[in-house]
Amino acid sequence: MISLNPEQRAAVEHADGPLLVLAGAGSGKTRVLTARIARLLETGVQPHRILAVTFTNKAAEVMRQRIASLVGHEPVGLWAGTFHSVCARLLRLEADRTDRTRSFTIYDENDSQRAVKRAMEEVDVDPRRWSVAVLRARISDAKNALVGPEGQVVTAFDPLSRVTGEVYPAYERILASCNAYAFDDLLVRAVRLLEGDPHVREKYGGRFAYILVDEYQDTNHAQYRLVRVLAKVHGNLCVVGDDDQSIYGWRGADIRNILDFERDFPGTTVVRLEQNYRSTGSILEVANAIIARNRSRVEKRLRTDRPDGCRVVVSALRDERAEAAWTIRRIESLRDSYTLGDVGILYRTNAQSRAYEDALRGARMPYRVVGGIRFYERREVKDVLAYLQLVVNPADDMAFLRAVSWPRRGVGAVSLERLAAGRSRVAAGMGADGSLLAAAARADEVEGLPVAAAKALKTFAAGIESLRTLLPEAPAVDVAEECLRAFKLRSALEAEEDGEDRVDNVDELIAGMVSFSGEPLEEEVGTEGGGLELFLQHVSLLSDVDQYDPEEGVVSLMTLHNAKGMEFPVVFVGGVGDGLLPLGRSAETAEGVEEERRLFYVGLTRAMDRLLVTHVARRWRAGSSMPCAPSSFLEDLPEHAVERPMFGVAVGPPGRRGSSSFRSAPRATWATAAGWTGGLDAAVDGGDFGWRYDPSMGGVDSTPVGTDPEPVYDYSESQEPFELTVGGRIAHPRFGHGTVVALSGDGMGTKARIEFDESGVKTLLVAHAGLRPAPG
DNA sequence: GATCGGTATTTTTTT
DNA sequence: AATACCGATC
Repeated sequence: MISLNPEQRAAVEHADGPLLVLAGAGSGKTRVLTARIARLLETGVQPHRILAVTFTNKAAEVMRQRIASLVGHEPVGLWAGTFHSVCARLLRLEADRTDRTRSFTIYDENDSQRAVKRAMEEVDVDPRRWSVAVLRARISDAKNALVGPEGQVVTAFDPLSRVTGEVYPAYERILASCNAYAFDDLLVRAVRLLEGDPHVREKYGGRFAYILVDEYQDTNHAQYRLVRVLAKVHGNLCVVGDDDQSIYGWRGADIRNILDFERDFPGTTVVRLEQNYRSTGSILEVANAIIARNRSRVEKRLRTDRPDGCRVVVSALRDERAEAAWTIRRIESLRDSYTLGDVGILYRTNAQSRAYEDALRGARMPYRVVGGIRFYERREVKDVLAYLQLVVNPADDMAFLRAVSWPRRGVGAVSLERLAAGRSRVAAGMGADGSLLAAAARADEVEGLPVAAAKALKTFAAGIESLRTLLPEAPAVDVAEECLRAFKLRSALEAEEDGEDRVDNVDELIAGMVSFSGEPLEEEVGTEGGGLELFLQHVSLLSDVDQYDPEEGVVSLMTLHNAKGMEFPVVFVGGVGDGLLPLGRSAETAEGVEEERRLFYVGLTRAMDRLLVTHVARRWRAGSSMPCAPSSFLEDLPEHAVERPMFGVAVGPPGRRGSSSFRSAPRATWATAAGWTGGLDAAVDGGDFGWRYDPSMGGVDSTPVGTDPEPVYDYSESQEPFELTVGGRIAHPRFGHGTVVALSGDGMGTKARIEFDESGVKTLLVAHAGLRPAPG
């Protein structure tokens, strides 16, 4: 059994009735959740009577594993996943009671936006006057608040709302006709199903005797309603969260969900976990000081038994390149005590990763960026997925348009326009559905279509149709491989720029398919389509964090948002400057600033031993360099827990008041520093803003990083516990055994050319290929 | 119908 | 700086 402190034990052993666990950062809440589920199982609760909602799929997976090791067997039948994946499963299982089939497609933001655009065309809303992105976001907000299309028009006072009210219903029609759900729809439709259909409500409400929700402070209204309706029957709802870590207000998360929990669920037992097991005293002191400045919060103070440890380092650098270079030198100096996998670099916006990446690459230090462009959003991956989606869900027009347009087959925008215009007629004549694919199959009946285009469309449709015949029998991988073959997709990719990389990515997609086993859930055994539809729905809901492997042994880079729930012995928080943290737009309202402060707090509390915060004097944004004052958040640092290293010495222009130094700046200096920005601006106009770095003081100069050949890290060693050498024998999850014939590139870009015993020669990205030493 | 090149627009964070 | 979208040309 896990060892627990009294509060944790109380949460774990709490019997029935609502339970609110207010769990501060690093207070062992995952431990509590896991232990609680394990205990429920040990007391004889059947796994399928439990629903655990986590914030990421990864967290669900980890939880499942830990439970398995605690109770000694797989918790078969336990539902564990994100709100979105749980809802998707519900909608799949109960598809008969919805207007979609179980093979529905899940549209990502991109697909949704394209659907919104089509909706706008339908109802004649000028896309030049109204931003598609804004309208999509508006509708998304409405959905997360459970406001349907009809709810918009009624409250339409301002023009934007009125336009939204026009577009929303058309958008809904398009989604329905494509047999697709947007992300938000998964929540909306699941709630509607549970609240509106007594049969479904009783089935699942009755089934889930115990419901546990992690990160409850980040639930939105739809999620709250989902939890409420499900927990109604048994009332055994356990939520875990921390109002200080609520960072998703911008996507509808309502902090009141957690603040009002006791009122919403009478008879709630409250457990507070304020003992932090993660961070040193200094780190916690700094984090506490920062978050204490928020006005709207439940008063609490995390404590730790750990010694104070090193002071928190706060450093001012010239620009983001210097910041990145400084960060790398710090990592190097910490290498005696820590491995690269111990290091996390956190920042506010994805764009900030770039400077770090350049520097890391230059230093040959292996790293991994979590977030940014997701793997499944890469163009070539999406293209291949579009084919598969179309095979599984022939009504999916977005997939059709994407697949039919790549590779080029002589069907352009005009022909597709004609096809769309002619489809209802074709459909009416045939009794077929109104999908573009169905129309394409009868393209010769569409008026005004060039003969060549019609022929190409028919061939395409026939190709998809023949893949469909494989569905009931063939495993997902076989369908995919046959698809690649039938449409010659691999060679189409090879012909493109970066073709090799793209092929590698597609190979990785296939490999992922092989290792995907679906969830061991009895309801879904015997699923048609060889699991392809499950796989597609699964990857639609995967985030980059889900792919993150903490064992990889490389430096991790991610946004503060993505860092939620993680911890690192060494944490760098970069770009802590005005306009970035708090971020410009968010800083316009008091609530916005408070959320940004919570975000900063989340970042600070990820650190176990060492915390280093940096900010820069100038930052590139939208193509030009802008002065950047230290973040106002830095004014609240308790100086005795902080160390300001002696470099990044600012030397203002002669005669200016801004000749202050950051060197061991006492608190008062920060006021000066803020005022000094004015001096900086003035100096910039003069063409020289007067920063000087003295390398002898350990300072960072602006020499391009990477010209220095030392030090070199062996990427293969740090990533995997074996060495990749030319001539070595390896095993690949999909291609089987093979011999390495060449290695090229470095860092994340390391590629291995491998001659496989059965599948021939392939070039793979080592970082993604999942290679292992061949047994024996 | 496809390709090229220009211009406009964009940067918040993500399931 | 980078991308997306649009229009003109082949």
